[in-house]
Amino acid sequence: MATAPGDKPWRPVQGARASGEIVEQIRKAFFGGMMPGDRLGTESDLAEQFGVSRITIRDAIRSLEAQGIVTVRVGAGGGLRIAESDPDRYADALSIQLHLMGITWEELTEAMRSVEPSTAGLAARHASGEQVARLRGLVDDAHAALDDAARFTDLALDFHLAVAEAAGNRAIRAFLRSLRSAQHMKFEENTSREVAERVARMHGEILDAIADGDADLATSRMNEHLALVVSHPGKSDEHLCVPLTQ
Amino acid sequence: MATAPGDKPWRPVQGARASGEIVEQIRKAFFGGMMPGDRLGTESDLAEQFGVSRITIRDAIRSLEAQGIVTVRVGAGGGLRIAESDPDRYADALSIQLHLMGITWEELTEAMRSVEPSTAGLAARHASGEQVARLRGLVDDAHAALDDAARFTDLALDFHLAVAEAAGNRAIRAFLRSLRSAQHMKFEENTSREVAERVARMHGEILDAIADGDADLATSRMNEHLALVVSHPGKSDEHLCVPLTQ
DNA sequence: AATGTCTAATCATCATACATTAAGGGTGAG
DNA sequence: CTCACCCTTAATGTATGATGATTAGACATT
Repeated sequence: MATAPGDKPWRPVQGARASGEIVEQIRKAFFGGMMPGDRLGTESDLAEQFGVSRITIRDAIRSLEAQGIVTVRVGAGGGLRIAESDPDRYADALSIQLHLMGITWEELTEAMRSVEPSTAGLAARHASGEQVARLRGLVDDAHAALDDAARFTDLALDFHLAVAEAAGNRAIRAFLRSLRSAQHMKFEENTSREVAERVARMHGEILDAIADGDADLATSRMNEHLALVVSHPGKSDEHLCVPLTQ
Repeated sequence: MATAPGDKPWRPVQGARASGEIVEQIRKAFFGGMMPGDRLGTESDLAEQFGVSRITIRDAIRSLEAQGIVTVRVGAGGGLRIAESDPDRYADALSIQLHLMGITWEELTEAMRSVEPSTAGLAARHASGEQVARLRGLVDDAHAALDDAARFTDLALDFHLAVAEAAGNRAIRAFLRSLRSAQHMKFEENTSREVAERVARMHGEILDAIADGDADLATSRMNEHLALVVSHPGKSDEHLCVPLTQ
């Protein structure tokens, strides 16, 4: 990679931890082609192979586990395995960073307006009948929850996420999923019955376009919808993130 | 969140590890409002407060550290602190998940086509003079590297990332940054001198639109650019991800 | 065929000890 | 007075050994 602006000429030799070295080696092996389910041996095996104590290996394992690379199972036949993929873990990593950096309302809504319209277009092309049915269910439920702000907000955000799911693109879905924790609290506090009715109606129209397979219409309707939704500005310098419910 | 279809009535009782419990408690405190730099005490402090041994605390710490929530410093006055934000760590989390799920060429290019055009539009509105200068530098360098496929690819991808940076939205930037590792290998192998010339020219035109502050033009030019770029299909069922260079 | 039981493998946790690192203060030379 | 150096001290990093808890699989029982 070419040097980006602001990159330091060298990064501090911070690690020098044996466990960090082990993490790096296993990460390399992982990206070198290991796949979910592959076994990596037991704590003792690895301790012996790397020539360190079990404590050090455990440190490395906890780190790899938190990164979502390996899973650990106890008992006979247990040990380390390459993990199955878990999109929510990635979404979680983003909420942590969003909290640390203190994402603003403006950044959040810009991101939504950048991604979601074209996502609706993809959904119109790719959505399965089952996914359309799920969308319809969410819209119907939302109509029935117009007076319950918290529940309505949940359902409305679920609708947006379901659109991302219907788009059939896991990278996009993961990104939108990761914005969810930041969205929730801000949108709930702006939800009145009037707003809820309009949101529910627009969601229905977006759904119709998706069900018809009309990508352009779905895109433009989602675009209009977001233009209205984000016109209720939140406080821009406040931290918005809460932990994802697990 | 409302119950998604396919959710099991109850999820398997996993872990029940003491260290996991500690991780959860500290995560809650973190999202409850702790900010970078806040001290959390020492290993021994925490071991006493949670009523567990140092080993258990260390397991929890390694996990929190890998999640990017805390940093650890040794020596007098050391201990746990809430970490500074590090967007690259998040990008890294995504590349792990992309590798595990085996993202396809189609998903990758769809994601780019969904996000980057509007990102170029944001850049046209928000880019500082310094950021425009950086973009121009990258375009010039790319013109000088038309025959060096690897270097040209680096510079071209840096251009796209610099556009995201100029857009001034850290959420979008983090997302595009995280796609980078998947992009690199696929684009390099399709780069001929002919393709490189066209890419460099289009980058220059996108830059001009950004420099002029013409958001619509920047958006449409980026859109056209990507339409061409992704017309070189890679193998769709192959794993594309490699670890980010650190 | 389904259920209960034993056993070995393996991680989770604890206790203790020593090594290594870094911050801060004290000391002496210039 | 200032600077370089060393020493103390606080804290993590690593090692060793032991015990308890959990699991898979083989085997026995209903």
